[in-house]
Amino acid sequence: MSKTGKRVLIVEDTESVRELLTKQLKFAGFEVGAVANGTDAVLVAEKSKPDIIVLDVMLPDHDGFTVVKKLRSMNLDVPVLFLSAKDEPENKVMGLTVGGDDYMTKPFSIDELTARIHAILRRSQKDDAEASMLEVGEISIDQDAHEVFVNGTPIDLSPTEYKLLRFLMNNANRVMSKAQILDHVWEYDFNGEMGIVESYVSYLRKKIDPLSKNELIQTKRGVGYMFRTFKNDEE
Amino acid sequence: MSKTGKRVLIVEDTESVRELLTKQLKFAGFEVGAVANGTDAVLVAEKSKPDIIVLDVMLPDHDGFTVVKKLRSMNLDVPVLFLSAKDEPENKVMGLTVGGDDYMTKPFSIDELTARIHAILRRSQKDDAEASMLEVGEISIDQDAHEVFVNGTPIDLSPTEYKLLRFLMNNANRVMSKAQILDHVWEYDFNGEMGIVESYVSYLRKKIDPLSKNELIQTKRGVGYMFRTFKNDEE
DNA sequence: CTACTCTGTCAGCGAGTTCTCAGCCTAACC
DNA sequence: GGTTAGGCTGAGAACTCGCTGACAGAGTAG
Repeated sequence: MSKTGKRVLIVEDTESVRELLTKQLKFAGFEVGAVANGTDAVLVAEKSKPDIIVLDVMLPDHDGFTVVKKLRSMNLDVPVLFLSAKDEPENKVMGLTVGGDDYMTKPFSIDELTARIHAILRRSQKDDAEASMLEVGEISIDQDAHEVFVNGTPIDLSPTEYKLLRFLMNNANRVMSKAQILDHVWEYDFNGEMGIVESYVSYLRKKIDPLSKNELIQTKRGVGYMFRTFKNDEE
Repeated sequence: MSKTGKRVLIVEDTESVRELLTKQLKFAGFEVGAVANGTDAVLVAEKSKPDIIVLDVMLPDHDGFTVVKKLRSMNLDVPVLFLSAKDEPENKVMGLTVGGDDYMTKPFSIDELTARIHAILRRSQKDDAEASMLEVGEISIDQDAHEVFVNGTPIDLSPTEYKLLRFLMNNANRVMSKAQILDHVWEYDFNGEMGIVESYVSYLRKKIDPLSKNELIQTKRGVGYMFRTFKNDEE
């Protein structure tokens, strides 16, 4: 994940979620501001002119509609990534994602959030050199099309398999513990066993290995998993 | 082990463990502060602004979650290394290793703790002069990938073999007694015989010697073992 | 409603790892 | 050269960890 230095404004009233996002996005290389309500959101956005806003649609004072309308009326056409709880009525959200906007339901995985932000920035800032292709060794991922190729052959992945593979590729040649994988790839309120990581690695390998020359996902016993690149990788 | 002068705050209620960590980390070149509960942790962290916090997730007053939340809400985004007992439910720990954070289960080895702290500092401080490569003589260790090379040829080590070799290399050209090795490389509650060090040195030599020109791990009879570098070492 | 996909749990297997021990080897000191 | 304490190593028992197939439940499409 590249250090873009782009500025993100987080608008989220739940403290724990707000802080989770702040920490993660700072670590991912963004300059991060965070506020807890719609009024502050408009004020801060006006002053700091962020490159993107991550906006909870259910806020104590205004809802997402109101905040966005205010912003637009002030001639700020910053792209917005809306967050909404799964049980909120969908019509709250309908019609919001105009232009470069996007939305996702809570709870989500942190890695997914980062990926979406990058995708939005990629689309809204054409000058920007950031590629939508993630290519590591024998595997390439078209992040716009959500398609995965092993040595040019497309393979079919479930959503979780896709996120896991993307995470490992983004951290290629670095061992990731099961705890780290769980924290980044699974939804932040996931409450299950780490064994699920093993299961999904197994699923992934079953789809990848028949098409690859090397064992791309390596197990480091007692430590974690690693996506490995090899010296003589050409495609 | 380089003397970075970085500041570590230890938060751990068990006195014996707290003192062990304090002593070892001071010796490893850190400036160390130590407190026994979450309330003090927040107070001290605010004042002393440590570079990293080592935090037991099970504390008498608050749990790790609460402490971290308090810290974040005070705009301290210091990285955290969480400690948890092996028998604690795993979901206590889930969602913690965001950003540059990490966690490890008790009991652990001191050397492993130090290595993790260095790894976290390496990643979260981008100005970062510290390399993830540990190279001594004919052997190099890629600490991110957990991979070991003897004159460029990769060798496969078990976790304990890896920790032992890293410890000896970090203390190259200095004799380490079996007692010292046990104290640093094995988990702090290890209760067995020193003979195990001999066994593991034997395992290591069997894997290393066929690929090296010199006898890298030397026995100092009656004293201990030493990882030796030689004048005409190149690479 | 049915069929299908996807997620998450689990149990059993097998391989890798840890640790101990006994017998052998060797360095060092006489 | 003999003695001895310390070190080396192969064998093996006990254990741990990761892999995988089976399956149940949720969700979704037809």
